[in-house]
Amino acid sequence: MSEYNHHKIEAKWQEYWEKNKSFLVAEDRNREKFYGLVEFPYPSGDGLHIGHLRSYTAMDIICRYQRMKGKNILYPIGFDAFGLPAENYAVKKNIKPQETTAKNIINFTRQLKAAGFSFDWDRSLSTTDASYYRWTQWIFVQMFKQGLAYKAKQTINWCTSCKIGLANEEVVNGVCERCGGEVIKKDKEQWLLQITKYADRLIDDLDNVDYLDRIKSQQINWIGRSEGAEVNFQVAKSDQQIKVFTTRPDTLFGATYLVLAPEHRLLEELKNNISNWDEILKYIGEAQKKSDLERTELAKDKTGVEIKGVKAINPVNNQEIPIWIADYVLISYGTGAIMAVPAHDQRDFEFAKKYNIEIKQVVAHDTDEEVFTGEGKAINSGEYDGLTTAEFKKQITKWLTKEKFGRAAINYKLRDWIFSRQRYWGEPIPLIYCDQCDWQPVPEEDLPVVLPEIDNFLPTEDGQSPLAKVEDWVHTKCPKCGGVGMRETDVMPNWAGSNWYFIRYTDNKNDQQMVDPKKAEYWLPVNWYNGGMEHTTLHLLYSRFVYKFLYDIKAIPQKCGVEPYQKRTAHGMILGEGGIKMSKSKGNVVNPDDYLTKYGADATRLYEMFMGPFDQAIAWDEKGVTGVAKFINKVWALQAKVVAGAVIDKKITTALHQTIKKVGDDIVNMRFNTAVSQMMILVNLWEKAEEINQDDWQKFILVLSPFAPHLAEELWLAIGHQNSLCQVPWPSYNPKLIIADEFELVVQINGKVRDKINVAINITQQEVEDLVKKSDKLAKFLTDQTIKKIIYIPNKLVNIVV
RNA sequence: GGGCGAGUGGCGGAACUGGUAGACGCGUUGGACUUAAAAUCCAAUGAGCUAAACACUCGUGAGGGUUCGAGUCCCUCCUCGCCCACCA
Repeated sequence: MSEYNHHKIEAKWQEYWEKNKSFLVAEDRNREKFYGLVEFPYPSGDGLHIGHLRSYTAMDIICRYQRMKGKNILYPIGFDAFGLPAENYAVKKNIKPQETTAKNIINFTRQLKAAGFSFDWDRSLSTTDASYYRWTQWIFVQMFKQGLAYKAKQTINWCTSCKIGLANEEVVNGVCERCGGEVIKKDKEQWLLQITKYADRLIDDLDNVDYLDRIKSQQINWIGRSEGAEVNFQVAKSDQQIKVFTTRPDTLFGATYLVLAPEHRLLEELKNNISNWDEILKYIGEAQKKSDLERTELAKDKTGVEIKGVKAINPVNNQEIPIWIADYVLISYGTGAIMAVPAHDQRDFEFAKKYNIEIKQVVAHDTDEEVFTGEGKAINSGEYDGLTTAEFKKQITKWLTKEKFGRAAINYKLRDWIFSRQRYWGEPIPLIYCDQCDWQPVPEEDLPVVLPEIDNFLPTEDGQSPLAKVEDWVHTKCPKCGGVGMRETDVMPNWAGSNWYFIRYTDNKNDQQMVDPKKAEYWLPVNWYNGGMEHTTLHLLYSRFVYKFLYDIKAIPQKCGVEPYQKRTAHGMILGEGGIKMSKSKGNVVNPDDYLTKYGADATRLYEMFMGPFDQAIAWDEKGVTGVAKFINKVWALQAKVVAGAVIDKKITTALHQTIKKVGDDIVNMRFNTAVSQMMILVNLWEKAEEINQDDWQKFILVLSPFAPHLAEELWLAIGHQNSLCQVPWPSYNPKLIIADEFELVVQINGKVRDKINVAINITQQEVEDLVKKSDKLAKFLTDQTIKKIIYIPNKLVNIVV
């Protein structure tokens, strides 16, 4: 037997699968479908990341397994190619993003094929193809028509380096998630999508899907639903009111001042009544200049200014209380104003202490602490004294509503989604502005609005999209009145294309509609979606929202259900050698090509599965790859021992059937590392055997095939099969054969292991006791002792208490 | 500060609903083959005590508890990782 040559054999089977379209799939109503999905890559110039390979291998194994279990498998791949990195790269190298993207997709495709994934390549797509983004634009138009897309002047996060507005989700620690640039607050007209309208459903529907708990809780926390009340405080000697949101309306009697965010609109209206307007103006200016980073850095020392000449009236006791302005109150949450209860809120307490504002206890508590944020019986609250927090909340909310001083209210941390970017490399927003008719959607038959190819795609200093300079593109007709129309020049964010790509895979060539409902009905929802934790509050949440919208307008058949993904799992990150994050600057980036070439796809796949628990972060270790490469060579060499009708050793039969069961179970539970080790155990046993029975061998090849498909195909061919094993059924195991007929009985005395005896299975307790009494080893522990108790665990151990 | 998770040999990690801790792999050591090396094969490999083996003792972040029996369950504490964070 010649040595295993992965170069030759892997290339051969990759060619075979491609030529025979082994993984081409179509709807088949007679077969149960299985839709396995992985996050499609962003085709960067660096090529595929080793982490992509891990996630894709895992889902490839699951899909290959399900295929062998008889299911009709959809396992697609595509490219998420719009976005800033391509554009930044294009700017740097002065090459059109169209060109770099096309080049990168070719490179990614080559790499993905070299890894031996069972993708149906006929369903591939790129978000940058006009035939695809036509429907991304179509979805936007539907949202616009339903009133979910709206333009508004917003205080937004502005990246000073990328020169674009960012969603909250894209600001990390006060800096831009993409480039690390400084983020400041800026007023800007932006298109927004009303994701907040779906906030409750995005929380509630999580009950009906199978997501990892940490994914669910992260989404719930991100949406950040909190229930409470809105309270209106009358401004004394004015017809103005200040609305605040609070989760503790029961502490209303302890509200000793109000605080407005510096950006609060009411300030301007009260201007004439404010005696220290200059001071206020100065504070507003300072707050505006601060970046998010500075604001949070200064979190410990709160600042503020009292608004002189204006007071608010606390509706529960008609007391006049001071109004302050402070940047610890955020304009973007709730109403942008709070009632401060320093006795029962940490932040209000710090502020009140610093500025000597009255602190009034209204919740009884035993602790010595000056601030008590827990629940308890009400005090100093007039007729409400003695009520529990929960009961007080109920009654006061009722009273507020009756007296028109407020109402029950729910607030979310989630904000509407800023959906425009002042850049070039994205889907043009398909809207036209007309002086007469305001904003009008581009008629559906005119979609797509093709992104014009231009030479100067640099972002502009004034924050306008580079498209604004393409005059013959901007100037158009109003679709409603036929008059002068101007195209929207902002483009969509990079999330737009990934919102719905999994829908398009089910019908990627349709030029009549987004998707054929019949096809969608067969394939959707996705059975299993694996991806990264970093997308939990971005892509995963966004795409659930967009899917729900499409469901509501019946673009998705009702039969598909309200959730796009039945199951969501997440892989752990692969770290560089030594356990630090891979990065170019540290020079510890692992290039998949090196491993695919040196060790082969099967070895790389096996290693990535064997290296550790799939859901945990783990450091790359080249030495580990040599271990699985040895395993492959061992398996290859074992062929020489295969004999048809060879005598089967009972121990090996047991191990084989255990392997069939364990590998199958482990695949479904994503416990790939133990699946690989179980196969190694079987192979180690065979190494010691004289001969291997061919039927057994055949079963093993099938079990191995999802992990190391090239090797398995070649072995399959070698024992005389003509066709690929991709569609061959997964072998079944015999539950009776899994149990060995002998076992090692562990004898414990007072819980300590004192002896191990080989005995036949299903031995009775009486027989065990007799055996124990006869044992010489145990004699010294048992003589002169009275046996108090004997605990026997069948087929495992016996514990004698003396 | 809040949420989630994790601490097991030299290393990555196994251990089902409490039942032999350290599977499998890496590394290391010794041996075989070789002129030599690589590759391959064989053996050993938690610590202590032993010349060695048997035996024994100790061992899953620390301390307590429940149990015949705890890596696993309960309480207290420590450390680390990730996500969020002035969210009213």
